[in-house]
Amino acid sequence: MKNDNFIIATFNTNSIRSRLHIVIPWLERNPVDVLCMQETKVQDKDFPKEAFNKIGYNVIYKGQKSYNGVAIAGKHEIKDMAAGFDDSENSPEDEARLIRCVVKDIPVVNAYVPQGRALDHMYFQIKLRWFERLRDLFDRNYSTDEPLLWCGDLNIAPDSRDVYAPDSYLDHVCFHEDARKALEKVKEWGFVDVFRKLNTDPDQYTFYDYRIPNAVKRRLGWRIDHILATAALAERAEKAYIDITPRLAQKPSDHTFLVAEFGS
DNA sequence: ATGGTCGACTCTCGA
Repeated sequence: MKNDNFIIATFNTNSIRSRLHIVIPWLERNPVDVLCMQETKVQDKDFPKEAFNKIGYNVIYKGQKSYNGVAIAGKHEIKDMAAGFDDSENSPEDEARLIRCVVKDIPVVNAYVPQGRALDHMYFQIKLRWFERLRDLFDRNYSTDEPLLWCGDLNIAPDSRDVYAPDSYLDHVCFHEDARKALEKVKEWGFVDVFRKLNTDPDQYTFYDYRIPNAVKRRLGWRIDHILATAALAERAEKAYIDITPRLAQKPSDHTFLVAEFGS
């Protein structure tokens, strides 16, 4: 299995229950090995797992009422599920933001990093701390020499190509220098930004604020969702792309899936 | 211009 092809995708659902009409048909058309989801906004007892099982996917999830929530769907057996951090600071909210497992012998870490709210807000410090704790988690549990995928809504645009108006967002919690440095320090552990390795053009975004009219058409977005891999795996990356599923008639919002494909 | 619109759930919060 180790040298098999592997396709992974990540999608911020903004409520899995209200996005089933998007996610399930997308998976049927795009039978990825693994789909990481964030902002499922549902308690575990109400997670719609049958909808995934019905189309041949296993799914693991950890959520809470109203906010946050993460899940991983996989076409194969899902092993070694764990939620939250393995540190003394771990909280129920952390568990609804971080879930990991192993699929086809490849460890997958799915994160919904706290957005941070404002530079002077306590939550921004929590966000910066989150990246330190992630690095510790990688140190303790994984090897830089082995395949590993770190995916999710990391709420950071890594550089000026990754936000539509960088100069006006220098003090934004998703683009401030301290935030970008926090992500960079985790990358230095041993990650390659798989999308950026294969696509150098600017204006390729994974998030469009639906409060901005026609944001997709006007290219007013952010690249804050990511798929990162250790070098051993990144070398096998053949293709990475952002699939924008346009809003359906009568249904709000556009939906962006970030996909990466690895060869043998 | 400092807005806008979603989604969950009590009505206001978070993004």
